[in-house]
Amino acid sequence: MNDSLHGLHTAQGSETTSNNDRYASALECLIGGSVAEWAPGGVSPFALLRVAEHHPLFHEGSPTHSVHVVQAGFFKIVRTGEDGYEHVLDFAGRHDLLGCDGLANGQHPSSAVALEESWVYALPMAEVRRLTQRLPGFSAHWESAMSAQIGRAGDLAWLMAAVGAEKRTARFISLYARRMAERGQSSRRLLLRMSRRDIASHLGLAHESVSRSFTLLAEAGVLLVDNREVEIVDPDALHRYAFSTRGYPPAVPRQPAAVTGEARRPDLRVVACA
Amino acid sequence: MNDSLHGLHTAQGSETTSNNDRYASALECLIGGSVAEWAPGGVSPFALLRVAEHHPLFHEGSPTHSVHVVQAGFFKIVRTGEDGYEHVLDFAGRHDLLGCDGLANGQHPSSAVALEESWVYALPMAEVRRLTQRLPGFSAHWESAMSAQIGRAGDLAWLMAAVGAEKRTARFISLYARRMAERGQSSRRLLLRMSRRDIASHLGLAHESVSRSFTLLAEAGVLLVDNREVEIVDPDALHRYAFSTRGYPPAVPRQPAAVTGEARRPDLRVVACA
DNA sequence: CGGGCGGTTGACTTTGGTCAAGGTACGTGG
DNA sequence: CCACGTACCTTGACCAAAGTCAACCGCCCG
Repeated sequence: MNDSLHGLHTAQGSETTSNNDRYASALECLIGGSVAEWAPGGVSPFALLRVAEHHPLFHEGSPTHSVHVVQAGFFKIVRTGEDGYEHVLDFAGRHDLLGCDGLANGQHPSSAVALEESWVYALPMAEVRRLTQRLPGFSAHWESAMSAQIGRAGDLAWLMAAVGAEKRTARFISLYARRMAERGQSSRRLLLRMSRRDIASHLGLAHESVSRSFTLLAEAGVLLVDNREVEIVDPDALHRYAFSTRGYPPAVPRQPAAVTGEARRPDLRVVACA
Repeated sequence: MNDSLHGLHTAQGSETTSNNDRYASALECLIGGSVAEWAPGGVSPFALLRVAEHHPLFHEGSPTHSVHVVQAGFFKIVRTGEDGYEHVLDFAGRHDLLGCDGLANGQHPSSAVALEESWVYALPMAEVRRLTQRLPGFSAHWESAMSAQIGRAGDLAWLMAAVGAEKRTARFISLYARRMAERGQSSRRLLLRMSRRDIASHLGLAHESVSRSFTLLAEAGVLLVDNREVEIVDPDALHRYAFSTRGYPPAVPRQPAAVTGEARRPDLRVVACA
């Protein structure tokens, strides 16, 4: 069973630089152009930082000076409750934005901890604002990035909405695979960079339940699981696991004349222009 | 038990306009200035729309032209799974932003349904961008608003992270009260605008469980519950319910020399400037 | 070689989802 | 004005799912 997983790590490593790399760095990917084009003298004001494994990039409660974009490595986003229980809100890898929350009130509501040696660009908000003024296309890029962060909330909700432990786990794997694909990595052979405990916290389960779910999905022929190496052998079955939920009434008491899009609708009436 | 709740509705109604209303409209609150000051001739390009009870402001999958800000009324944000199961992601009231997700890929990943007759301002993104260029202080306001939306994700995660049904319910009430307070309404006497079913969907529980939780919290002397009218009689107890989670090891294998803030740290090293 | 951590598995217990029934409030139509 | 239907909420009984406790294994690192 494990034979087919040999060399997974190195295979992924080589894939990392293959796709989605029209721009050399995560920074350029975010900006939407090469550094040479826009930066004065080809030197950007954005520093590249190294974060050692298991170390925080920033802490809950610390003041927000900058937003960060991951160049390489992997993080977990964690929020610690008053009682010391820590909940994993999200994971972030290459090209993901860190610390966008906390822009509102000036301090981070969550911590970012490196799960492996990582490199990130620090984007001081003052610089970001300057960029917004100077680079015409940047605003849209930036909005899009922020909006994508909001979309992550939906992903989390979707994860937690699943009823069974196996379904949640299936959704997690499914989502993880999708994100890997977005980064140009294999979406069939995955290397989970986080512990079962972290996954469990993220999914709102006991870590034993996560473990059981993995073995269950493996026995069902959906996955091959060898510790943190996972191969999706039956994507359709995984999809079926992930998307099934117990039945609910069609719910929306949608009026017969309900209209899609933004066509003219009687239930939505312009009253005034402030 | 119900005597103390008489007249709750009207009491809240009068409170609505008391606080947090330095600006006449939600629009001005978002902009951070009065319409007269910045709009040409005091006429803004933002339309005020009326949405009838139980009707959608926008539908899942519909294209995103605008973002909306709630002037009055109440919405639920809903995402419908492939299988037709609908999950309530969030609720939104006065001054809240709607439809910020979907900026990334140009279509709404969720629907917004009015729980009562509501009024919202429609902000076409093109106008928002123009505003960003023109009004100097607006960028920061806008970022802040977007960031706050991201923060909501954390709130949701926090809700779902609770283990017991009563705890989740307690967190929901606690959060609801906080948001009411932010709008200048009473944070002790609440009028829930959504059905038990909606709450249950939001919390990932069966609606029976929500019902049981309410009666349990009422029996414990924490709440007074009369259908959708809720009074928090013992805020401390509610807080205790809301913030307790089963014990977890302190978790963070925080290195002895871990530092708060952004002081100089050996584990975080500047490598280069792209 | 040994200790600790991460992962897996088993046995037991509690939680909460499901099914079912009953109650109340509201709106509609006779 | 009253009868009826419906939607929403509550409560009870039952059972499956998952949390807890505990033991065991393999691996890495000292």
